[in-house]
Order: sequence, then C-alpha cells, then structure tokens
Amino acid sequence: MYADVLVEYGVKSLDRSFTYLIPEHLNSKLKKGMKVVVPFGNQVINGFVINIKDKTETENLKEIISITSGEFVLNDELLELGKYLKEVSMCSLITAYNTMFPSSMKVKNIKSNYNLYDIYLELVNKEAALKYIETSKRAIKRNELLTRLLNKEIIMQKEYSSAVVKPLLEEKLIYLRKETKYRINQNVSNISKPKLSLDQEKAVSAVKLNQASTYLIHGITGSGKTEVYMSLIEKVIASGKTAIMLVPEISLTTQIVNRFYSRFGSSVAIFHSALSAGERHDEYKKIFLGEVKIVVGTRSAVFVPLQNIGIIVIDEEHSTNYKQENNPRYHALDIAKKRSLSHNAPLVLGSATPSLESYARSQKEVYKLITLDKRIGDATLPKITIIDMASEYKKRNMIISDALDKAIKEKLKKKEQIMLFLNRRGFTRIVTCKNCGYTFKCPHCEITLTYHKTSDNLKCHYCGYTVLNEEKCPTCKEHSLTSYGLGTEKLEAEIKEKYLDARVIRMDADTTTKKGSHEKIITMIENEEVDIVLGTQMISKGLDFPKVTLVGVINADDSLNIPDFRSGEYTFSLLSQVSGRAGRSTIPGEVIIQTFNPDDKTLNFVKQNDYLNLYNYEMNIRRLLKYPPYFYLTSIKITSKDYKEASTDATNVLNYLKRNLDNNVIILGPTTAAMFKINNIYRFQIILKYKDFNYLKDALKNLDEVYSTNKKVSLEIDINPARI
DNA sequence: AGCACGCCGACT
DNA sequence: GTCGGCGTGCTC
Repeated sequence: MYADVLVEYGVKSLDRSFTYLIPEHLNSKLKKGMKVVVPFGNQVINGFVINIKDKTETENLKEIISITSGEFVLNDELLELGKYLKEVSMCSLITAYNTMFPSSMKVKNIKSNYNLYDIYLELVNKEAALKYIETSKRAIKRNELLTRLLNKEIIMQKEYSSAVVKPLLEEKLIYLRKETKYRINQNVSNISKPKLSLDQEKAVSAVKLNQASTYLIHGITGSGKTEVYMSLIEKVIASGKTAIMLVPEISLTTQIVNRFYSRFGSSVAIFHSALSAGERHDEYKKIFLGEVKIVVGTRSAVFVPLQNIGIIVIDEEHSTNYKQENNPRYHALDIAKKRSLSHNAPLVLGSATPSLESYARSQKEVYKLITLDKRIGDATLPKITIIDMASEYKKRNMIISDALDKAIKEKLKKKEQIMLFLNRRGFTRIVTCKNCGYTFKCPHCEITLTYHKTSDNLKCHYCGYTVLNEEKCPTCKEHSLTSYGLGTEKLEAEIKEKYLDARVIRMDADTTTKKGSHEKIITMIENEEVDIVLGTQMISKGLDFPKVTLVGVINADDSLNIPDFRSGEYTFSLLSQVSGRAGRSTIPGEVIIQTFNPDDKTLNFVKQNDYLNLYNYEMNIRRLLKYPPYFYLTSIKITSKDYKEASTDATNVLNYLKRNLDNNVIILGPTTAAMFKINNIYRFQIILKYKDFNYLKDALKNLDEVYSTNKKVSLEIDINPARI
C-alpha cells in the first residue's frame, strides 16, 4: 500500500504530495488525515497523509517511518474543508491542514503526551481484601486503605505513599484506574433561564433548523442577542446535534463562556489561541471524542472537529477579527458557510452594526434578516450629544469639554460609573522639536513614535521599537522638544488631577499585558471599586455593566480619519458599540461625543442611532467608487528588504496583470502600502476590483507560482482584505 | 524549507 | 593550490 504525503514546509514550491511506501507494520494503522514522519531528501521530516492507495507509477519509493498524530485524525469533512481553505486563501494545502489542528498538535511540534490523568485505587475483589485484613493485622495503613475501599470510598493514588500502595498492587489486591483529567473544568450551576421577550421568541422561531440557510440578526446593543443564540443552541442540543459559537476576541470568550457553562454545564468546550498547549489539547480532545456539544471560541474555532453540527453562530459578525491577517488569510464567515452546507445546518450572524456586505445580502434576500430593535426590560438607548471641540478649544478646554465635565461631576455625585473612550494608547502622539522641526520616527517603520510616560520612553506601536526619552533634540541639540496629541496615559493623568476623589482605572494594551489582568479590571468595575474607566477599543465591546450611565468619547476624529474606504462604517460601528455601554439597566444612559467635525454625517447617524441611513449613505458612496459590496477587492502586496527590488517588481506585477486580465477587472496602483516600511521591509500595493473572482483566479495563481521561488521579493495576496 | 552540487574569487 | 561565496535544482 502507498500513501500520498504532504511535507511540513508550507512553501508554494512544495505544495504537492509525495508518494511513500507503507511498511507492513503500519499497514492496518495508517489512515488519511494522520501525521507521519518521512525521509525527505537526506533529512527526516514531518508529513501529513492525504490519501492511501494500492497502486502507484512512481519508482524508488521511500518508506514512511512512523505515525505521530497520536489520538487525533482529520475526518473526511475537514480534509475537504482544507482544500476549500486552500482555494479561498491561496495558501498551500499543508498550511491549510496545519491551521485546522490545535497548535500543540501542529505538524511541526510533536510532544509525546499532553494527557493528564487522575489515578484512583480500586479493589480487585472483596474476599481477598477481607482475608488480607484478617491475616496482616500489623499493616495498619494498608488495612485502613482496604477498609475504606470496602466501604466504597473513592481514593486517589496520591493519598497514600507508594510504600503502602505498591505491595497491595503486587499482590493483586488492588489496581489503578486512570481517568483523563482536563485542565479546564466548568462549574455547573444551573441558572434559571430568563424568559424571552416576544421579539426574542420571534427571532428564535424564525431560524429553521436542519437547513443550510444564513440568517442575519440585526439587534441593537442590549437587545438580548446572546439569549437568542442560547435558546437556538438549546433547541439544537435537544435534537441531538452540536453547535459552534464564534465571538470576535479572546476577552469576550471568557464572558460568554461563563454564561454557557451555567446554562449548558459540562457540554461546553472553549477554544481560542490564548489557551496553553495543554489546555488546547484537552479541549480539542473533548471535542474530538464527542464529549462536548457546544464549542465557544474565536476565529480558529470554526475548524473544530465537531460532528453532526446543528448550528453555527457568529456574534458581532462585522468584526474584522474574523479575517485572519496573515497566511492563510481566511474569513471565518466563508469557512462557516461551507460547514453550514456540509452539515445542512443554519448559520446565524448577529450584530448591532452589520457589515455592509452582510446587510446588503440580507436586502437581496441571500440572508434572512431578523430585526431586534428594542432593548431588553425597561432599558432605553442612551441620549447622545455631539460637542464641537473647536469652540471648546477657544475656551481653553483641550481635553474635556464643559458639557462632559458637568456630566462627569454629576455622575460622580450620584455614585454612578463613567466610561471614557480614547482610541490611542500612550501619553502623547508626536514628539517634535520646536526649533528645527525634527520629529521622532521609528527607523524600521517610518512611523512617528509615541511617548509613554510610565516607562519614560518613545515606542513604535507597529514593531515595538523603543528609545529612551531625550532632553535635547538629537539634531539641533536645543532643549525645545514638545509633544502633541493625546493618548490614554495622558488622559488618565489629566482625569486624576481634575477629579481628585474619583477612583480611576485605565484599560488598554499596556495595562492588560499580564495574564488575568483583563479579568481583574472587569471584576473591579463590576464590584464598583472604580468610578471612571478609561481606555481604548478594549472597553467598547460586549462589556455589560449596569452602573455605567455616562460614556464620553474624547476624540471621535481618530477613526474617521483613517485612510480606508471603510472608515465611516468602522467609526459608526465603534461609536455605536461604545455608546451601547451606557444605560444598560433601569437608569437611562448618556453619551457625549467630542469632535472637530460636528457636522460629519457618520457621527450624526451615530447620534440618531440610525443604522439604516448610514447604510444607504455608505452604499451610495460604495456604488459610485466601485467598492464592496458592489465590487470585490483583492490586495496584492509586493514586499522586499530592498527598496529598488520591491519597486521594480511592483511594476512587473502590474504589467503582468495588465496583460493577463481583461477589462472586467479594475487595476489600481502600484502605490506604497498604508504602512510602507514596517520592520525594515518595504511594501507596495496593487488593488484589484472585480465582480467575479473567476476573472483573476488563474492570473493570480500564476503570479503566486512565479514568486514562490523568488527569494528577494515576496507577494502577499489578500482576497477580500478587511483593511486596505 | 533545507541541502547538495557547482562554478568563480582571495587567502592560510 | 584550497576555502567559501551563494546561484540553481531537487526532494517520493
């Protein structure tokens, strides 16, 4: 028998299988979907079996050395899914299969055994034990052990020393029973499930099970989408099937998974990239063995080997986190759709601010639209005010406007909580010299450095490059450095100074680096140990604190000004999410948005909480400028350490595309990419706009093939990029 | 990806 | 004379 094997290198030049002879002793054991060790050239490497056959043309075959996949095997559905992943993301097949395994099991690193056990002592038979106790009265400990076992007590091996246990084992009076021990264990505490509102009931019954349709739940913040997901999943579980629930980021899995644990107990597994290798192995094992029915996780959880899937839910479906930014550049939504089809199961997308693509599909009835437009209980949407910072500047209010100041003082007096949102970490943004105009920039990325006061240094937020803060300007040696811009660190200092009695906490990438610090801050807010929470996007999503009644957006302009055609959509979504943190229970909430563009359309749609008009307004622009959802995009980045090489090859790629694509495809560029120089690598970009991917599929494949052997210049092809 | 093979330049 | 630079080609 022979096996077709993919080798472990995820490079394009090796993206094909090699045939090996299966040695006699592996003949019955080896199956496709398993990992193996094979000789390759004059090295010994890892491989992955994709096919087993009894005939071959190839001569001089080498033999497979051993099987290394241990307990896990990819099933037929997942083997097919891998081919699909390769197709939609243009990665090599082995890269596709690698991303589908938990990384502890990736072909590259094989650790012999991740399994953990609890070991219990068990009696072989009663009579022998009784006889032993009778005849060896002096063995006090051993007799005690046997007596306890006779009384049906559960005893773990580690309760007794080996001096006690070993002789009993040798005399075959007792034996060891191993029970798999999982690192993550749920505490099952059945909370009574809340009664659904009429709207929620309707939403639940609108979703038809056992049918591969896609639904879009457009539900405003606080409208109880999670409860709808849980009811649907409950129905699915009751019918004997399983469910995948995707959330956009790891910090949200912890929150959601706790709700799932208390509702569904031990039938829930958690799956995301921040689990330790051992934890991931355990969760994967539970899923693989069918011990759990529900998997809650981030993007990568869309590949879990659940069988008999009855529903897939993608919460916050607009989140760009569902698109992987590096190889393989897949979107969890595409994978979920594929799996929904193979399992004949509904796919449910939910968001308060759906992506334009998804909403457009719901308008064309490709997706079935379900709307939830009321908050749960007596909660109402917060009142939103827009403040013009230009006139505040004239009053010398550089950071906090009069209106926000008044509101903060009022809430502090009432002992309610306040959230301040500023989407920029660090202290100040730019440090320049007033004398000669010198600006500190990252030597590797050409990005202005951000000053961090706590560590008194300047950091590049792209590559992490750090220099000590200087007193003098490095070029003109004058003491005339000043800084502009505002980051969360400076905001924190300002707030602490301004509201002396308030308890303030900052939540951003710099204060949540340690494991568990994120949860700690959340607990502090929940226990009302803080009055003012300030932070970046981290505070915008999913958090549900009933005592928060005021949200202040310090500077709404940052996200409006990012150079991406989606900046309006992105700003609307972000600010709606942030605003949604206010007034989630009985006390009405209030939101104050500070900006230099008070007349901006997007901000006024946020103020009116008007998704539909944002949608219409944006769609008009997208249609005129030929952007998604009217056209699809593919971005091709031409990157190299050598500026000249990158530049000339960018032109070469352009010429190739011009020659090989018909005029159905619009070619833009090459331009320097948004982040032109990152980590000393220069990046040029070409954008393609088209209606049908088939117009460019072959040309892209050829390009990719040609550059697979180029060591100086590489191509990054991103189909449907989340950002350009 | 990694490694051998091979063909040119400057050194104990 | 030889050591070593990295361009090219191949791996069941």
